[in-house]
Amino acid sequence: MSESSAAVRNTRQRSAVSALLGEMEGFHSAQDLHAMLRERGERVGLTTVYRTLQGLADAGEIDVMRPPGGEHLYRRCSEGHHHHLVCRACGRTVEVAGPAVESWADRVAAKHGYADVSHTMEIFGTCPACAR
Amino acid sequence: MSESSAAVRNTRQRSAVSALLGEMEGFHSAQDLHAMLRERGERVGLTTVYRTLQGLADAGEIDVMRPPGGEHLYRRCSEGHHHHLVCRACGRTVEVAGPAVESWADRVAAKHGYADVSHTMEIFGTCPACAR
DNA sequence: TGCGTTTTTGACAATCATTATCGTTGCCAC
DNA sequence: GTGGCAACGATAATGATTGTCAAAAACGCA
Repeated sequence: MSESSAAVRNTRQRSAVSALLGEMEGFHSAQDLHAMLRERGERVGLTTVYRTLQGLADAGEIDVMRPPGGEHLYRRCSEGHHHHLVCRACGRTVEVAGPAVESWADRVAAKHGYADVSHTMEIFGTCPACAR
Repeated sequence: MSESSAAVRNTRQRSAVSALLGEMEGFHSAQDLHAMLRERGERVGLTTVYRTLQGLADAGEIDVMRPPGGEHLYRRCSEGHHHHLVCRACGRTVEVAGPAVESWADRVAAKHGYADVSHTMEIFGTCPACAR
């Protein structure tokens, strides 16, 4: 019951998933990542990929996006809290920071007495390349 | 093949779903609504409930929320664009308007050349009643 | 009002991402 | 080296959502 044990073991699979995410650009689904790992010759179970991604997401090391009508997408993100501007057509993603939005959300929540506030935001549009 | 026909027919089922949404508070899943209709004695197929909800959502008459790890929730909302502040514990929902957020999203998207912009935002927290 | 056309309906099956299960494996501490 | 315990992974289960297609209902028009 000691709270000092990290209880996160350093396994080959976890490293593989983490490393793959480090090299990838953009968002990918769990099944995507699993397929890529197999192509590389890394033998990792699909279940483990899901578990690892959840763990990384909980730890805040990766970001999860739920596009309308699709599966969960995971991505290694830059530090800190930010949001995404995603192209509807090609999926190209831009990270955007909005301090004003953060504080607005906190303020609104506080006004209604809500505590322990978090929020999600996605902006969708058509990127310049796809608009043509 | 005339493209001029509005092609939206006024059926008993559509009215039933719409009326039910008009009386409900808060968000409900498609399956929820389907069950309520059955209890009322309205005979409406689950497929039709899904289709009707999608149609209403497309028309902007109702709002869709995708809570993390759950099913789609539908709700008749007040006019205009707004967002939701949802209690993690009890689901109590407050509608919040954030003109500043709207314009921020549009501005950010425009800066990156994205067109035809839309966005989604949900704020999660613990409401006063549940915080105690 | 009656008729034909076209949409809508609805029961059921299919899909498919995600989660649970549970015996086995391998990491880590001692 | 060894034991305990968390992680793994193949498979099955879950469950919401979507597709299918014949039958029924609604609308427009004469």
